[in-house]
Amino acid sequence: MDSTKEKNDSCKDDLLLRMGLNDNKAGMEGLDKEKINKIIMEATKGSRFYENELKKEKQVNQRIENMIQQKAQITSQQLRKAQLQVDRCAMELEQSRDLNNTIVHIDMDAFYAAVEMRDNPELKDKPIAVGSSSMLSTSNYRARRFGVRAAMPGFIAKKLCPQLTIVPPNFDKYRAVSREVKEILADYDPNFMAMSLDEAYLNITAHLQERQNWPEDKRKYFIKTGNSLENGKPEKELNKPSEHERSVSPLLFEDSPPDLQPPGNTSQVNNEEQNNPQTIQNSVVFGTSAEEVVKEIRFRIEQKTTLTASAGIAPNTMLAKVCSDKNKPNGQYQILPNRQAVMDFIKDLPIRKVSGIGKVTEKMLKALGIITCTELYQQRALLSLLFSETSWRYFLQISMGLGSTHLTRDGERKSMSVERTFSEMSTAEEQYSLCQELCSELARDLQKEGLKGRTVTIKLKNVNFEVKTRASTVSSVVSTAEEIFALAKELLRTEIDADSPHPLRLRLMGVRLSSFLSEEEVNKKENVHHSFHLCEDRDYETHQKNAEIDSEDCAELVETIGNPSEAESIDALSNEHSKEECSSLPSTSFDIEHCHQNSSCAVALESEDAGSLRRQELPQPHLYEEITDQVLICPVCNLEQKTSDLTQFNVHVDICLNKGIIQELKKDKVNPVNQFKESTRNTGNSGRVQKAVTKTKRSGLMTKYSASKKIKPDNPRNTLDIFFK
DNA sequence: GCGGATCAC
DNA sequence: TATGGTGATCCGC
Repeated sequence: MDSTKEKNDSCKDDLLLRMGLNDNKAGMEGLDKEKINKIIMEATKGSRFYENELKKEKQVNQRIENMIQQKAQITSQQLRKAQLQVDRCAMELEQSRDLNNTIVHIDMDAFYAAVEMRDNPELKDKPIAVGSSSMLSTSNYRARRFGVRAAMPGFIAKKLCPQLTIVPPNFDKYRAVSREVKEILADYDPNFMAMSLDEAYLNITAHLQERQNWPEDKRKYFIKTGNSLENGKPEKELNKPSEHERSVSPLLFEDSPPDLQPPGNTSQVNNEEQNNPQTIQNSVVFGTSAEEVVKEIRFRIEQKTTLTASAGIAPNTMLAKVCSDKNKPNGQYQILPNRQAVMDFIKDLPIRKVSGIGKVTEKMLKALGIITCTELYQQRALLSLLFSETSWRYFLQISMGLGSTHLTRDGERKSMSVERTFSEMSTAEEQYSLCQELCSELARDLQKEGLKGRTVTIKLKNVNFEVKTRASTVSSVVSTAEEIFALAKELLRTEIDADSPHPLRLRLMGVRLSSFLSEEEVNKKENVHHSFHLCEDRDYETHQKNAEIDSEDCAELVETIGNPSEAESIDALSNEHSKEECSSLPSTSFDIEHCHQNSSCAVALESEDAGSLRRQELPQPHLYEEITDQVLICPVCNLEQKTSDLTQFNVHVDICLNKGIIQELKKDKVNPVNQFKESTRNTGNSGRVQKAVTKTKRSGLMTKYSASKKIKPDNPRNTLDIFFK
């Protein structure tokens, strides 16, 4: 999209600014700035959204106030010292200044809107925007005159410009066009870095080198005539030779800067091709300079897609990005690779233009009297005392016109998420259900990339636009919808319970997975974990009928992987089944010897006899209703419990860990409580972990952790897995 | 590791 | 009637 940062500096109202107002060139059509502000204000005032914006603004003001206070306490002594330190740093930066790379930033003009206009001639002469009544992605230049901009809700845009046509986005189409553009870009830098569908950085240093020896032939491109361009200019116009070399794209940008030389224009052809008049008709040759290369790129993009792009050329990415904005749309700008040119360019550059300086940072720095890069440099010592190290170093680099000189290949992704906005949702049932849906979607996306992670985060936004995130990290990896939901559900439950009896009034919910592990790590993890299965499922009805069943019968070492002999052994793990609450059942305890971290042990609390019994006697929900009427019996421990949900009942499991094993776990940075919480997640197909784990008692060398789980009687897989590592 | 914030697109 | 979704990073706990 076009930069949303092209906001004016003389802002009276930050909120209006944030909503995308811009200087409005007084033209025949459109609205002036004042009118735009007024209309937006009328539409937004009093809304929950607006109230929240005010709240956030107050917080920022508070931050600024704190900063000013801090500033007041700085002594000249401190400042002098800081100055020395910062200047030493600046000197080092200066010495590392690298002007040897040629970085190009390419930015498609009003991309989505331009694609829609290209493909639908009816839209060509109208103000349009792509998006929906609730949010616009981009607008064309005609609509911008009315103050209609990206990130503005469509219904407000309509008030600004009633004639506005809002086109729903066609992302598949944009992706296809983007691919065409990227094919061209790859010719100049196979390692170019795409920032989005419509933006990319290229390092053309190597291409330039190579190009110096290229014959004209390799820099020659034939001009496609308008005949093949479905929605181009009228044919007669296109066929005029004088028009040939001009833009072949539809007239998207009537306010295109006049000084701009369209790619492949006559003068350029003359420069390069004076002795070859034949080529003037239908082909164009580009030179060997960076500027020519970028003209060639833009020319090829336009030829191929009928869309225009803007570009910036500079010795680093930070400058290139700013440059591409300079002659937008359909223009380019270069900062020559010498220090003076960079400094001249930087001198009066408003810091807000720099990628990374957003609305809040701008406001904070403005409070210190800093608006331009020069001022940013002048205040470097002060900034080093008021901001974090990373921040002031970043500021210093910007103020010196420095930036990345090489394009780092984007590394592996660090998180994946889904989130959705909806009309108010207040019932827990709906919320859980939506949460589950989001988890499924996320799991599907994760599977596409084969990712597994350890941290699940939920995001909630209430109807007042207040956002909350809650995260839970486990030591194993999760990836399936069920695994993610088990954790997300608990996080959601905690939030619902916290506000109970008031419902959460939500307008957005999201689920994210992070702390990804590489494939090898995942394998290691999955093989390594000690898995203690406590399978209360298959025998619970037996237990219920016969609480006297010998625990030895249902204790079974199911699985042992790895080599126990080379084990650094875990002293013991004792499992008791709710000794206190369920005194009717003898405690179950295991001593696992030689159980190495690299091995996997699974202990099943299971009766083989019960396995054969269970099918015939599966209790039906209605049975419980009859038997208990609001009171259910835990089938394992016989504990009576009240519940309103008669299709489910709780099973309690307590685990006692001795000091040795806890130390082992801590050594591996495993929090037993978290681990237990994770372990008790649902592994059955409809069971529910009812309660988070609580550390209940510390007695002697043992620490007891308890969990309980809701189990549906008809669930064939009601297992409770507890595993460490 | 968590949660709030900021930023880009 | 109505103000997005995804990913990254940083800071202060």
